[in-house]
Amino acid sequence: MKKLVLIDGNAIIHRAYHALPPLTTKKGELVNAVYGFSSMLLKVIDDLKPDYILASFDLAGPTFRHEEFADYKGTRVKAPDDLYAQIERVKEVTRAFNIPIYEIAGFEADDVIGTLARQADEKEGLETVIVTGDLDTLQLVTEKTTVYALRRGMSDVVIYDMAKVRERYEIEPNQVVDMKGLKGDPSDNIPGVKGVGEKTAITLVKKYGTIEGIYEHLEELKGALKDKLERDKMQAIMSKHLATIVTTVPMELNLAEAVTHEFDRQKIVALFQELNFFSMIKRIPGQGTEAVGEQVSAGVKDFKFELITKDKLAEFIAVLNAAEEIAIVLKKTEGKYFQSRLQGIAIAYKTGRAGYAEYDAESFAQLKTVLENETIRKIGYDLKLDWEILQQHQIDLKNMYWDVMLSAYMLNPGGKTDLANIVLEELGEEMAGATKKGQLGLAIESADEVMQQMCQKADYVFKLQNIHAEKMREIAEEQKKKLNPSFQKRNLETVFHELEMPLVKTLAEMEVNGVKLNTVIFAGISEKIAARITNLEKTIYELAGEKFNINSPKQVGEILFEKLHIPTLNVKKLKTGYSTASAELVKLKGEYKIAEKIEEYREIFKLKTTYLDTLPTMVDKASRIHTTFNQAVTATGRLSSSEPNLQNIPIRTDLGQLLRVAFEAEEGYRLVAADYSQIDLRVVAHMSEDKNMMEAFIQKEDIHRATASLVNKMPISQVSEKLRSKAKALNFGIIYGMSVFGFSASAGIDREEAKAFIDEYMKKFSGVAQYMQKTKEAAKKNLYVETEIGRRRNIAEINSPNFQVQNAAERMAINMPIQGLSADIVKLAMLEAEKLVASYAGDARMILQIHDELIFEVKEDLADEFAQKIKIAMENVYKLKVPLVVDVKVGDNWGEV
DNA sequence: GGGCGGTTATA
DNA sequence: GTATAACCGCCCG
Repeated sequence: MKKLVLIDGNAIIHRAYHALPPLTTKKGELVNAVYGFSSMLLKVIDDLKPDYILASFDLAGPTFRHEEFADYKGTRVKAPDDLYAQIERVKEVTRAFNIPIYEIAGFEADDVIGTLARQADEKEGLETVIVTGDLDTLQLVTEKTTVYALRRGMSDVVIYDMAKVRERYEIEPNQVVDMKGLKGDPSDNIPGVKGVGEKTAITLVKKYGTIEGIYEHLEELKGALKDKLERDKMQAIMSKHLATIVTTVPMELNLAEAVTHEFDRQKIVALFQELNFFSMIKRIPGQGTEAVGEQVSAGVKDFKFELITKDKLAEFIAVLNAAEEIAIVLKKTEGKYFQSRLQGIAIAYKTGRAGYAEYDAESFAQLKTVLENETIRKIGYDLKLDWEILQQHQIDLKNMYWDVMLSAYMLNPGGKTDLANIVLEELGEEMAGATKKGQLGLAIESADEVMQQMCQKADYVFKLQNIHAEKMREIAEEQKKKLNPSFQKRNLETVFHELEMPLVKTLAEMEVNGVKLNTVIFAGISEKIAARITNLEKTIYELAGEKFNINSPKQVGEILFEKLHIPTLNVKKLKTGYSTASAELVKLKGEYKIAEKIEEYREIFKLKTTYLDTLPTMVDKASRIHTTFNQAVTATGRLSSSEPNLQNIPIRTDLGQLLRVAFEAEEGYRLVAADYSQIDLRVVAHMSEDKNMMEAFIQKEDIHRATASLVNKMPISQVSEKLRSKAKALNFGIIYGMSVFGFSASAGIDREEAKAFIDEYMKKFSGVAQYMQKTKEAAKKNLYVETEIGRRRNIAEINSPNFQVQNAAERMAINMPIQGLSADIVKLAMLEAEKLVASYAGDARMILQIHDELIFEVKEDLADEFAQKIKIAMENVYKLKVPLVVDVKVGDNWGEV
């Protein structure tokens, strides 16, 4: 049977416009909908191989439905102009493919399609496929007519035939209009019966067949449902009428002109070039497909997304060995390196060329020569994880040249970095088989599908590297021009190549090293705490006069402020009621015993659930915990740690100190902790070149004390603890972008006093004030800020008309170059530390980074010597205008260091 | 089960 | 006022 494809142009355009990011050509023309449409068209031609193809579009102006129902589509906002502009482009593409366009005034594209589908079905006996993004067309499904529906943006396709409609809605296709007549359609402003949703509608239609059938048997129904149906009878009938696609539009299907033509390839290539759809050109069917873009050298086999079976392996490896760079993507099960199971590997060696090999010890033993080949550059996504997994299979992945997760991060730190998103943003393509979080692997994939998807991924990674490289190059060139070359030696590119990429292996080793936890100590503390929690619960219930859930802020608030009528004068108000956070409870502490009990309960409950009960479940056979250091998460350049987070192990309270004792050095080893003293403020002094602040550091004064002395105009010796603590809050305020509000809150003083302090601070540290001002101005002009070594953060909202949003952006702009340079320095230090550690050949290892602190595990007789060496190395890793000072400590556990 | 608000641990 | 991760309760589908 011959096949006809009917394209519902408008539905596709709308879906593409909303689903795809705003892709523009180099000239600035928005073409995302054109891209989506073109991509869909190529896919349909490839997938369905139609004998005939035609498209329909809406014409501007009212249709018969508007005449019959004034409010039809009344809730629609007019589509934006930049969508309208794309319709003509889409038609250009359609014409370039020699596809006839059917449209007629007074009817919608749906109606045209309905009419043509009926004609194709009844008169011509064709198999018809309707391509759309709009499920209204399901009513047209018959034995010979199916609907090819785009879902989830543009990525998914569902083909609806009779069986699929029945499966999805439990009704016949021709009953879809009855269902819609009942439930209505807000997007078209079709009212339906108020109070009847899809569920009820389906039940009714199943029972009575049609809307008319329901009203014939209305007496059989009762209660609210009957009332609703009675009340909205006219609406229901009209809604069905509106939802019904007309199949008798006065037009004739002309099959002769709809034959899938031999189109003019050059014309389409030219158009795609004009539209900048470069990656799509090779998807155009017809002769010459293979020749576009790349030259295939004679004699050597090419692998175009192929399964590399054992008999092909040697040849594949030969091809890889001839490549300068390859992109690798492992297929593996979910989880950390030691939980994950290796299933296969896809390797791309040039655009469009990749092979996939299933896991098998023998095959990987052969691939090992490629993966460990120092001269072949490896490109990948999240290479840290790949390195770890391969290492478990005795493969040492060498020359990790480019991680596209990290390049995406460098180009937009804090943005989305999962592969599917990068592919969408950079290539405008929806990645197939992107496993969403929590999604069950219900789709059973064939071996061929797995191979295709994996090769596709490797191909994407390969292409992304080129795109990112170009973008990074552009930024780096700009940085080189703008910055003072005598001082600035780095830029985005060098930070990527010389800092972030080398750090991948360093972090991987740290994760694999892990840190030893004494679970017996934890169990002991946990037990004691459990008893204390029970006691506190009892006391709190007594004080409250009833039992309630202390872990529910809502219930705590009700008890405190409603039942016990504690005055709420000073208490912060939240969306949901009064805050019961510790900062608020402290205010009530003296007067209300229950407040301090709840505070204590919260503290130890948190410690128990987050650390004491959780961490022991995560140890390996050697009683070591392996965190993940996330390298592409923070907006400032810091690392983060997760599963578990070992960067927030308690320290401030006594109980916190106790917890740290359980983090031990292995038998025969000691822990060495090296932390940068006041690194953020030293960076501020350096960046601002503020005279007073630099002087304080050069004179090795206590910086907070020195600050208090200057602001309060008194000698250092006269500074009280209280004044020092206020000065400390002030200094933190500088790092955080300072607001009167924030400072007053953290220092616990009123706004007026806070403002006076800040004013005096800005006078005394005028260099700092100037620096803050300059940073803000630069951010407003550039829409980004940078650290001194060229790490960049985009600050899009810095010119927001919303005052609060703008202020928040300003604070981020001030903070990032400070927090960011500190992070840069620590990362540089980690690379140095890695070298030092390597020279100890197993007698020393780096195990943790906590932002300004590095922790090592060193053979006991070497620990002191190591401590001295690491101190010197860290202090000299980056030259500031004030000294960098590192404090080192040696101990048997983390509580001691 | 997912998402969000509130809270709290760290630098 | 910066930057994070993780827990609990609670509401929603």
